[in-house]
Amino acid sequence: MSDPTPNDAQRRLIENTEGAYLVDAGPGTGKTFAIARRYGKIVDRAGVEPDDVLLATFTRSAATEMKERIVDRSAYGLRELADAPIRTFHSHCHEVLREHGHAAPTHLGLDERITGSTRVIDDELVEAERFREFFDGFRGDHPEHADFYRVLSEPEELLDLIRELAAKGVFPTTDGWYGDGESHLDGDFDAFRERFDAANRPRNDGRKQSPLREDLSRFGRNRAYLPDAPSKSELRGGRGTKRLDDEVARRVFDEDREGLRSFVHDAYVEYVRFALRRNYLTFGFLQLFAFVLLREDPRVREEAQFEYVMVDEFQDTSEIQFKLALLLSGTENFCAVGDWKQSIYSFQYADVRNILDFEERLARFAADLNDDADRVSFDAPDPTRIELRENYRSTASVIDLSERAIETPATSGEAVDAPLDDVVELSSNAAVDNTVVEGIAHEDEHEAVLAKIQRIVGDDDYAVEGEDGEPRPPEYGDIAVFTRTRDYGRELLDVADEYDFPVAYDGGVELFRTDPAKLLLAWLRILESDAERGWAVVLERAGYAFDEIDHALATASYPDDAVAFRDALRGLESVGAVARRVLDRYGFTGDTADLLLHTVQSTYDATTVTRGELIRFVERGIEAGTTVDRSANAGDDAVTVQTIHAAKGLEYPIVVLANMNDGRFPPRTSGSSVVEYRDPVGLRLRKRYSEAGTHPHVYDNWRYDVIRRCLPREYDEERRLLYVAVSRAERHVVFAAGEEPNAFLEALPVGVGEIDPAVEPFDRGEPADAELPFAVTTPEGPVGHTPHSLMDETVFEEADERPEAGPEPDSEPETRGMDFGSKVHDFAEAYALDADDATPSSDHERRVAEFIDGLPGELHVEEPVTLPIEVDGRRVTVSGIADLVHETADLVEIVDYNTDATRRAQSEYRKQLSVYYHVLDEWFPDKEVTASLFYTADGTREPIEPLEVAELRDLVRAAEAERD
DNA sequence: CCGGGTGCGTTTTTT
DNA sequence: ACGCACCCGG
Repeated sequence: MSDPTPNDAQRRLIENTEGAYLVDAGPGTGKTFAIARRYGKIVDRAGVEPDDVLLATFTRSAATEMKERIVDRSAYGLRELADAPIRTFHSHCHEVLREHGHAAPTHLGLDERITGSTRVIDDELVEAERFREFFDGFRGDHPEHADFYRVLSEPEELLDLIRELAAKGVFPTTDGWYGDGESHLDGDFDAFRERFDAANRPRNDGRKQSPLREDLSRFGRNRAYLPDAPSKSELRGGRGTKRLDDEVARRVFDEDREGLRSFVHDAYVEYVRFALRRNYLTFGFLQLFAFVLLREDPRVREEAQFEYVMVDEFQDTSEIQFKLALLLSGTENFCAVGDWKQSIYSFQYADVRNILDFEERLARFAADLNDDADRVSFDAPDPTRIELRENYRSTASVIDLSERAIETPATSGEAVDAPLDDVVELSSNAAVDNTVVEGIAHEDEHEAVLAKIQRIVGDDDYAVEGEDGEPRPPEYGDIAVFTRTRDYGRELLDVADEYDFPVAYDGGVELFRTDPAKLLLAWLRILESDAERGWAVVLERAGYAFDEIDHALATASYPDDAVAFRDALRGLESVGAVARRVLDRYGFTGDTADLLLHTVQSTYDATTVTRGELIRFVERGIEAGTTVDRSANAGDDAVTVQTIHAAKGLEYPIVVLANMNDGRFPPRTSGSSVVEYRDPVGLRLRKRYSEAGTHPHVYDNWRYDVIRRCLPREYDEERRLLYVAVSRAERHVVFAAGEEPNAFLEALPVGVGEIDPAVEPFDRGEPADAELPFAVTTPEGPVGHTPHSLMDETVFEEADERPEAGPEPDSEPETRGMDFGSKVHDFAEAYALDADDATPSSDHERRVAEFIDGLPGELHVEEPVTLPIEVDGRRVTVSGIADLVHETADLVEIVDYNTDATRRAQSEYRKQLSVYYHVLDEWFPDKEVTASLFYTADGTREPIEPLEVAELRDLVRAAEAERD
């Protein structure tokens, strides 16, 4: 926590609001505090409003946090800042397009328009689906690019390239490329030659061959090059040669890429058109169109420009975002705050050079933007550097460790050089430095980590700072385990579960590789074609032996109950209902099943998607290992497990950096895609290509085999990852490895000790809950609503303020209102789930208990429900939790509890119940579905006549009008 | 010391 | 497929 009095450097940042600044803000230096103060200072000035200041962040949560901090530091309240431009680049671009974007596509020569109903696809799965659909059509319409279809194994490789080009500011127009995009695609030979020469210098005073020649020792192995390719010895020279001939650089760089460029251009521009016609934009296209619009339209630019622009986490900006920030600056009051050492998002197109070469890029980008018009006011920018050097988070020992980490070789023999001169040394503010830094290694790594944590907890040697500033022994909640990979985190979680160890996992889960997803896929395949692949899974799950399964498949004779179930599924109209039934059959009622249903329903309109589409969706999900987010329960005294990426921006008293194993910090393999855009060599086909007609086979690209060996090999981001991990720690750092510690751990001043991996199992008093140790964050649909957003909440607020009419003999002094209502709901849930465990504590609760006891049939409690509705050609979803559903042989009733004695809320509850009614009606086509309200004040239950879908549609429209 | 051959292990996630 | 460590022969 920062001291409320800023230090000198912070004060310089806060008080100097005019002009351009680059702020080097290392971990724990009170960056957010200083930015909030600076913002407050600017807007508290007469004549300056929040609308005059753009504060760009990278995540929505960072924007929210920033607003909260600003409220503490300025005359403005949260309400006044609600619509202030403190937001992510993406949401700001969305805003600009919403206001001025209608005709933005015309600047690329496109006739399509961005309309008020153009949606932003924020789900990668959905975008990939759409792209596939686009590409199928494109392929059919453009036979002239057939060679390249053969090259791509997945359409997504092309989508990746398009995303990258958009992030770098390379856009297509209908008849070419926007601005100087084409020169970027060609590449820069002089810059390439520099790299070629650097890689081609012999070593050891000419006694040893150049690294480039050495790298090419496997040139041509297992490859078939086109006939124009040189032989290995032709390329490298004979034995004893120390370097490649200089001419190779030219020969390799000059390659006919006309066909490739025209393929990428056509696909790119047609995809943009496809998206506009389908009325959607991707994250990348938001920035693309905002940039083009701001660059081309002086009127819009003038209206959209700010007096002050601040960008947080500048090390995470992409090239296009840097340029957007400049275009949005109406003055030179531009402030970039970041830390190059924490740039770990290159895969998300973050370009660390934005901050490392800030001055050069600022001047160059500004000049580019002003090349043919006066667009931005950075004439001769001379930004001032401010360095925040005081660290309020960590002890001196931890800071020292992190600074060593940023200069530690990632592999043995790696020479670490620039830009390490730029490490701004931090000083610690911690009073006591009792830091322990140690390493542990054991082949049972997961157990060793847990055992170590168990020993740390309560041990005074690892004391942390208590609320009162005094040292206290550590608790589980003080400790975070960081891993490089999700997989490792999941493994650790599994082992922890065996011991009932208190851990919480934050991150993504490979949803489609879970049992519920696999069984759903199996039944869909059975429905579609009685597929053996489906039956085999179902029979195996049912416990049949392999030879029995073989026999069943061979004779197509299946168990009666399974056949009956299949026939019942066939009677269902929507795949949403099928999914529901399949999950019910296997008792998959937990978080994973819910997550699966939500994912299916928010990706597709579950009432209209075909089985075939859903089958392909799940298959691809399995193949790609698609992940869906899951978040940890807050509040428990539990160890946090997360990836280093997820931990960025957080801090913990004690950090365990696990998985420091040999080979676990591997170098990034250069690009995963076949078609690459790389600095400085432009657009290239990375490997295979074929020649039209004359050469039907697929060949390797020999030129690129040479080129890629001249491109820089980046370990830098690995090192930065290590830096980020260590610098999260306030007090203590423990490294953990399996048998073989990696180069980082060996090179750091850390003693690695043996450890006994015996973990003491936890006795939690009661049997482990069947529920998973994390909560599910419900993904919203393309446009998400809740039943509550359709309701008029003021009715309830009035009810809350009204005192209860009659005396309640046995309840506590009446504190009615939301708390009371949700308490009754909570009780009802607990009681319906496990009647033994919940005791009613008021008359309302007693009546609920009695009611639940008297219900016939099967109870479904807190059921997640999603209703897709088409509104004005858009698909929106209304998702909520139904309190209680009870199901008998021929009846299904949905019940909501109403604690409001006066019944004034009835019409509002009717809206909510109607949403649930329509979903259940779909789920249970063979049963009569009804909806009722249970009045907890008198124990009566009244049936509710559900609203028609058309009426719900009107409510959605009204809610959206309200929201805007 | 140098160069060539072989064997091993092999992602991260936000808008 | 690919970068790297390691081994071996000159």
